[in-house]
Amino acid sequence: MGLTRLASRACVKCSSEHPRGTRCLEQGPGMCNSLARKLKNLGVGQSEQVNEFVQLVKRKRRIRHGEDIVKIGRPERVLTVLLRGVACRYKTMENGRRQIFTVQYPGDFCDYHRHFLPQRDVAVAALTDCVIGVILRDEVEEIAARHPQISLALWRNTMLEVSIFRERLLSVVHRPALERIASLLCEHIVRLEAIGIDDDIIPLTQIALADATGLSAVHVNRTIQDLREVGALSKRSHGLQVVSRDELLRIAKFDARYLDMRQMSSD
Amino acid sequence: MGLTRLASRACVKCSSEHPRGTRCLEQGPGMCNSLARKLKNLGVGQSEQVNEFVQLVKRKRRIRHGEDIVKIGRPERVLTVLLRGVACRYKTMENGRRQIFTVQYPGDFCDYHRHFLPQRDVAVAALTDCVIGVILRDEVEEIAARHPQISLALWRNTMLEVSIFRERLLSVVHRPALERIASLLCEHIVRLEAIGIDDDIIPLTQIALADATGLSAVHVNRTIQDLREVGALSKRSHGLQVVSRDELLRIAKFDARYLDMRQMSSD
DNA sequence: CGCATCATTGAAGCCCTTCAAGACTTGTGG
DNA sequence: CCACAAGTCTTGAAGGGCTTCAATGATGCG
Repeated sequence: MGLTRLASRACVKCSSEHPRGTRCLEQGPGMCNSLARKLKNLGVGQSEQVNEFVQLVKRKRRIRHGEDIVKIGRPERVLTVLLRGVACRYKTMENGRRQIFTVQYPGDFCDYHRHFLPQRDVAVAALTDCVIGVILRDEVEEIAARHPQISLALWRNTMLEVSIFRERLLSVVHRPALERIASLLCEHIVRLEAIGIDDDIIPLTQIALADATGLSAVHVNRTIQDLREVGALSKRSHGLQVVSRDELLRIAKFDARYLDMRQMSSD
Repeated sequence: MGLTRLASRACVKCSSEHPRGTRCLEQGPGMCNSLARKLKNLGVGQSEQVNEFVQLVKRKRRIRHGEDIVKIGRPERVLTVLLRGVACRYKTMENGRRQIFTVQYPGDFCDYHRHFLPQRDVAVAALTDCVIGVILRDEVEEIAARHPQISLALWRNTMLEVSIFRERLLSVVHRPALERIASLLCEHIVRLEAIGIDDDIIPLTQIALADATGLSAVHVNRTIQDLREVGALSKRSHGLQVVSRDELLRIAKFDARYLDMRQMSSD
């Protein structure tokens, strides 16, 4: 998954920091695979349109674990795409607590939520070392105007987000901690699979899990231990390793339909 | 506000039920004012486009308080607009509890959430007697394809929804009951004002408020009494009457920016 | 005037939070 | 390579906000 942190240092060629032994960002072809897959999932059928969109990614940047990809404040006129790593959209409350709204994986748009709305209090942070691609917003608008399918795909993406939010709201209000955490883990298993990552490690810390589920870190810890006890997660500390996917699905009463884009506009 | 329930009976002319003394639906011109205003708020600048959209509303229907406007199950190929009354998008859980996702006022789209996504478990109910307008989905798609501004407006509408959901999530997770209920009341005051309803009555029952905030009806009741105690709401039972709007805003620490569409795409 | 819905009140209890302290892991610098 | 620092995980105990249950009062509509 490439989620482990590696020593980084400034590269002579591309003048940006990246892990030793990896190529410069500029030279990395295929880095936008995840973006292409995302667009296809959103219903952009023609490869030419997908490619045209991918070509818009001209600038790439590495972000170190823990740093902000998108800061609060005045929005820039760019659209940021996560190409590698894990990030989260979050807001820090007055009392210092953090709410994670969504966790983002390669292919996800980081800051399109600010495309029209004045939500300047929401930031995006890198949960692991990340690589992002930057697209000028004007170019997005231009290509969307030319290709209705791309415009539609962006709308679909927003709808999917509504869907995920709705599920999160249900979870927070109606489900007790065990079911709630199991639900979130299930969502992540499915989403990781959807982008071709078939690992049994969920790349989240217990603290991130707490901020995402609205539980305290202490209670998340105790609940994780319950999930280990029943054999859903591995007993090893530090890290979330799924042992029994079925057990998790059962506990969460998980129904993945709210994530399913294939059924879109097929009624 | 016309939210009070009136005696209704089948009308000879239009063969649909509607309150005594009101005109037949077919004859009501101006009934789509709220829809027109909504479209303008969403950024459709040209009146011709607004009118063209409004013309698509050919069929109208009255829904009695308590009945479903949109039922769960197979979606129909229509887009429903609320023209009069108050409705809510909701889901009934396995345990019988109800979660209200959004409350809808005149001008709001009822079921566009099913436009692409397979969310067949979410229904829309009339919280008061309502009048809805029905538009064929094909015609929506057709007009959206012709006018990018309308397509954009629909996308904006979805974004606004994300914004409201995000705020609701924050509320449910981080705010105690008093602040949470005050927040919701503030949101509704602002939204009602935005569509020209400048009343001090919030058209929700305590039970609806409970389902929308994720609190028990009992606790909502006790909290409402606290709000009456501090002079934010009137002391009369049955009904929510705002006495001190400022006090409510203060308690809720309310910041209406998340509802503000005027700032959209103005950065 | 009676029924249905909504509002109110009291009591018991639980899920989760907060506080606080210690154990473990990871990465960094000497 | 080791030691220290920082972050994460773990554990215990005390307490509080909210839920549930259950019963009664109020309101409005037919």
